[in-house]
Amino acid sequence: MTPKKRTPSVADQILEALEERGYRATEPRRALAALIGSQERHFTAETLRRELPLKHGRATIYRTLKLLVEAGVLCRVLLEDGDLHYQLSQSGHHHHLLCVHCGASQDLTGCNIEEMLQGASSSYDFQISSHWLEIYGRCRNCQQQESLAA
Amino acid sequence: MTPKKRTPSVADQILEALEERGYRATEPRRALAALIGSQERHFTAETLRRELPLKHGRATIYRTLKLLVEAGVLCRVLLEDGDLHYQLSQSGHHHHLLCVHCGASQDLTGCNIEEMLQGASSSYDFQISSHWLEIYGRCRNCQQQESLAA
DNA sequence: ACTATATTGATACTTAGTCTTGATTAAAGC
DNA sequence: GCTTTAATCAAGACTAAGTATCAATATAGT
Repeated sequence: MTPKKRTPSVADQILEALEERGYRATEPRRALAALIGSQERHFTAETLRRELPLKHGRATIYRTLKLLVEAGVLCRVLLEDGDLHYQLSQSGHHHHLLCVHCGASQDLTGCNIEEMLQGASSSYDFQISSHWLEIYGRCRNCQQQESLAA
Repeated sequence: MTPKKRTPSVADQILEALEERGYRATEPRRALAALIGSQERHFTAETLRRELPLKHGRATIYRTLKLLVEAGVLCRVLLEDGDLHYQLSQSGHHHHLLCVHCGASQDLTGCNIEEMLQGASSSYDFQISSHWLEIYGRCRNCQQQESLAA
């Protein structure tokens, strides 16, 4: 039933990314990779810890998450209330359209924000090196549900 | 020596903003307002607490900061390392050009980011309600100093 | 299977912030 | 100026998120 070799699971991809960088594939990391692969939405470190079947040390989870962010596998997502979440990161630099109602996250790629910012800030002689942008609002589904309920 | 009535001090403006909203001008709030007025850069709640001449309760400081953010007197600043700071907020909606070297913060106003975002996200049927943007880089002074040092 | 070393987990600690409660205090009227 | 009383405060217990230390263990490569 499970495909033989194609489309490696997300968990496998995560472990591969770590091994490429010289990190070992340990049991806690395998467990975490599997759990991350099963997440539907962005999640917190503590959520993972609670959902982990075997109890691993808190530090292990935070350490692994940090590695995965550095490896580009995960990206951080700042919620409107200031909560820091994580989610899988496919592309390189991108931003998130975060639905404040259902929590869904949609990547926003290919926007020319960097150029625009550079133009706007050049008058201050400011040399941009990076930026952080989160966008909050309503996704299509939640808009529809609300117009129906009204 | 001190001017009679013009240019009310920042501290006074802060207290006024609170009173306009029906809050009392208490001793802890006066102390906090004075301290905020004397800050050169963005600051954290804990910094204020340490610098406060008389020791006030921690909760008082957090409560007051929250009030001031709601009143629009202060705005939150997210540093590149994830640290949350506060600083005086003159205008309404704006963004910060944060120097990662010296910590200076320059407001970036009048950028048409909202429009641009709306255009970019409309293809996802996403209805934007708010956004959070911080911009990191080097201010003019730090650029100059570095080119001299090189 | 052996061994050097990366990694872990337990625990203590830190930082940031909230909650509760009884005690104070500022503002407004007398 | 004094009194009232609702707003506010201080203290300390508590929570949550994350880090540091370090002895014990698991892993990868031989």
